[in-house]
Amino acid sequence: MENKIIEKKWQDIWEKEGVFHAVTGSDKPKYYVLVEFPYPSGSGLHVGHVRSYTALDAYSRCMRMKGYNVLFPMGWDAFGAPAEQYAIKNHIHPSVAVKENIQTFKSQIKSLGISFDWTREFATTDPEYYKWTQWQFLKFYEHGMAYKAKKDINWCPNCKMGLSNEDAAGGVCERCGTKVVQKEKEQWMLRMSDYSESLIEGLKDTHFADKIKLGQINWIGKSEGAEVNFKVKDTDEVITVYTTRCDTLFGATFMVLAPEHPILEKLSSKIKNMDEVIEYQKFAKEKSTFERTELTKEKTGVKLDGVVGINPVNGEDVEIWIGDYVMMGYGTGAIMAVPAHDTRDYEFAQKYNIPIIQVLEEVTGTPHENEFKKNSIVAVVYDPKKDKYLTINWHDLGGRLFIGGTIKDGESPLLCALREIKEETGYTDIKLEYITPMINHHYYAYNKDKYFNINSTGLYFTLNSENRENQNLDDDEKFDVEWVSKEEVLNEINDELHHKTFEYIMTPGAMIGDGIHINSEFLDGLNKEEAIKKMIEFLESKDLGKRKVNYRLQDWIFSRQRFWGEPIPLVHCDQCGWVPVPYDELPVLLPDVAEYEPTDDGESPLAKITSWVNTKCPKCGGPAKRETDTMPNWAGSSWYFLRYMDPHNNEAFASPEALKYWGKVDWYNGGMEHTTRHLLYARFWNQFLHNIGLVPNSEPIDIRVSHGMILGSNNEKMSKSKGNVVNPDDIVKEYGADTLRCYEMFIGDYEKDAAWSIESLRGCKRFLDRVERLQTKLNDKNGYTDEFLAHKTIKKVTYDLANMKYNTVVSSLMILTGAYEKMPSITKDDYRLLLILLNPIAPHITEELNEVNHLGEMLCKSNWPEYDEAKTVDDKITIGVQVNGKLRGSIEIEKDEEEESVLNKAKMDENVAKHLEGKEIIKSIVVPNKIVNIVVK
RNA sequence: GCCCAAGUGGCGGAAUAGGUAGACGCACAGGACUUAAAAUCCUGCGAGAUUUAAACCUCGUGCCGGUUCAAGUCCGGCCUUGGGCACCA
Repeated sequence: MENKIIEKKWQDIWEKEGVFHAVTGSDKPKYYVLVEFPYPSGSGLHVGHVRSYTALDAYSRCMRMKGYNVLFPMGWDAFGAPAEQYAIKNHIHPSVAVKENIQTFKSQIKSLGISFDWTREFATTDPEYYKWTQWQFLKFYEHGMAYKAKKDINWCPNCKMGLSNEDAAGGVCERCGTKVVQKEKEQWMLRMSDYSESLIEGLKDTHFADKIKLGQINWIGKSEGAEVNFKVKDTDEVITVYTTRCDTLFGATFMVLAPEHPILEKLSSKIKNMDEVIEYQKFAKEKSTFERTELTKEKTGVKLDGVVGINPVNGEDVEIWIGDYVMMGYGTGAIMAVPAHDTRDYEFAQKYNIPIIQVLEEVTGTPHENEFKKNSIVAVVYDPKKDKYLTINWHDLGGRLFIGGTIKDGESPLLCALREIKEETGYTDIKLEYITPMINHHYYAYNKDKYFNINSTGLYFTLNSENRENQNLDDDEKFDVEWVSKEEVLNEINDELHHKTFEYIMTPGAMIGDGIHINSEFLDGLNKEEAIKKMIEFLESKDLGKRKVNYRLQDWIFSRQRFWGEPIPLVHCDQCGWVPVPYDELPVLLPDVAEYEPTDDGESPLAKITSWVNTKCPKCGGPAKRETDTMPNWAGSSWYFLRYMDPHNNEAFASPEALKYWGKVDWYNGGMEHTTRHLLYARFWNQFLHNIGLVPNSEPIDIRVSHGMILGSNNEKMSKSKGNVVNPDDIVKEYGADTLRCYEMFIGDYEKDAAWSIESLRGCKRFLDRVERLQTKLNDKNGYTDEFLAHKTIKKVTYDLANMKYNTVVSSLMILTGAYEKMPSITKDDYRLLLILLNPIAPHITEELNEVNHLGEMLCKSNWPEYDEAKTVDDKITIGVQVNGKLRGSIEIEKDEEEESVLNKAKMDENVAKHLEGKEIIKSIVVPNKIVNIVVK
């Protein structure tokens, strides 16, 4: 069969008869299937597009046959930098290149036979479309959701463009890879952060995959904590910090402010080292956000000389520092630093010698009544020359331990440790390296028959020399002093306290975990959760702070200094300020010019076009200037799914009737790379439109799924430079669209990446050839030759198509084909069943075979086949028989055969009998229609 | 560092609710048809031991342990590889 001819033939028939047109208001149940619209790049359709389009096409075709009124639209996300770059280079209007690219894309998609409803096609760059994008922006503005603000923005010096945090992910410009710097600029912003909570809550009304929900939740970054007010000593100023660990407030020994914190200005007269502060501010500003976050190793900061904070819970002085590890954009731009219990604060305190106060102790051992309390030490001595640790082997009296001892009255842990080491081992020439946080340990002492609860401090020494004095031992102390390796320490020291102490020594730093509070007055003895609760109550009752929830999600920087985007429809008048362009004057069209370069100072290219910029104020009629910033690429794609519902409406972005009829997108497919940003923007946009009463649903999308990438045959991402790009046109030409579609469905798990393989593609070609050859085996009979096989396959294919298991749809149909091939002849119903089940995946060849063999109505207009559950299980079933869980044979049984009879058959199986011989049967398990397991002894 | 996902033959991958692991396809090998090739068809194909051969047996879903009559699937602890976030207080 000539692929090209039949593919064109059926594509024309479908188009002529309009079989894939969605009807707004139809009586049939509606179903809205959406696949992300592409950016029509110059390089044409990618085989990756083919994968997702085919998958959703198969699903849409199946749903139509099941009787749904399916909306399956396609359009073009055509604003964006590549078209603009092309325009700059060739001095032609971007819309020209865009039109050409759309033509290419469209004809490529059409050649695949995807059942899009092309009557609803549009591009985001159509003035009829972006009119409504502008209209909606004005709604944001009207409701106070859009504002202009001076922002330190991520600036790409190469593209000369402000970037959102999202666009500058990783500190480099997403588009060109140039390092992003900070630049202060007036930008239009959308108050997306106001929607943080509702964007989390709204997920409950969706059926997104868990990993997608999680991605969104993480991106929003909710954190629950408290704001605490620190007074600045001898002033009226207060510094508010945000913390999630207010339970550790008694351990706050200093504060750190972001370098750009506004209070520095107010305190400048008091700060004695203001020069140093200003210099540091400059230093911090020069670094991009990326560098600030990347250089995690070395913390920097400057102590404010002359100002001191007051810890609100104990009145103690706390030093105030500035440091660029604190970000102005999150929380209050100021933190309380608790070096004992925060890794970053710990590093900072270590570097600048700031006191560390432990307020939380890890607990080991089991508490008991009537415990005796004491303070003690565990000393670890390391000999770097031998790479060994000093231990005491108590043999039967307690195994191997480090040196331990009780701190005497008036003695410091260090003196105690030195004394104990000397007494028990005689070593004296040692150097203290590190003191661990205290551990709260419960234990029972056999020799004293007492329960103890001790505060134990770990001390870590290195041995300088073998110098050794005589040990000073009591009579009952019988042990050997032994040097052992790290491995022996880990294996042989079983005491929980000593083991934990060693762990602390191996990984020094802040104690992050839970435990009980110490040094914390009214929190002492409480664990983290209890203490946080109590501290917040305390702070709120004394008006020293309050409970506070923070989000990482920030407002959306909505301005781009580019030509090829929707103009922001506002006018600036010296008299009236910012004035919206009246709704009836929309769209504000992009002018037709030949220069598209942005200006060096970062203004949009539009700023140079004075004839366009200069206009009249809509309010007072005086001279005014248009806003020259344009919207980001994300704007048009934030609501396009609504436009498909009513794409040609000139009175509204979509009619209320259409919006109500189509409701949500039922099934939305896109790349994993869009599951946070695009999806979040679209949900935000829709929630806003819903809140102002313009769309019926708060959440726009019900199910969201994502597809894996198609990689090159070398398992790497396809790219021109790697020479592993496959052009779908070539495949369609050589093997046909059906083969390409079938192969991409068969390639593997739809959600996972998969590598291209031309051999596998040929395998699919062979499969379709086999299907075609079956027509020579047709007989005159009706009905299914093998009812069980037919019903089982219908069930499997129906289930798999609805669950994105396209690869097993194909394999089931391969099995069906194989079974037909083994039959002497097949009925018309047999053949038509195969064709209709295969139709969603290979629509052209199946329609053709259906027609030339006169099997019935056009497949895409037919009803999806039904199955009878009772007929999906064969009357005769082969099941396995296990003895002691090992497969020893298999038997054939009747469906739902009685347990006893099944068991008898099982025992009669020759090999099973052999394994039962001479053994006692303890238990027999018969799982109906599944398996038999006989347990013997 | 934190979060998420995944580890199954030579390869892509199957195994809907814990129940015969390796479906289906690719590659490979042998055979049929052919003057020949292509195409097509048939057979074999996880590893190992034994055997003339088959049957049969042992091992086997990243590693270690557990639950269970039964574990690729469930639980605990690791390892590796991808992906996301990253000084977020």
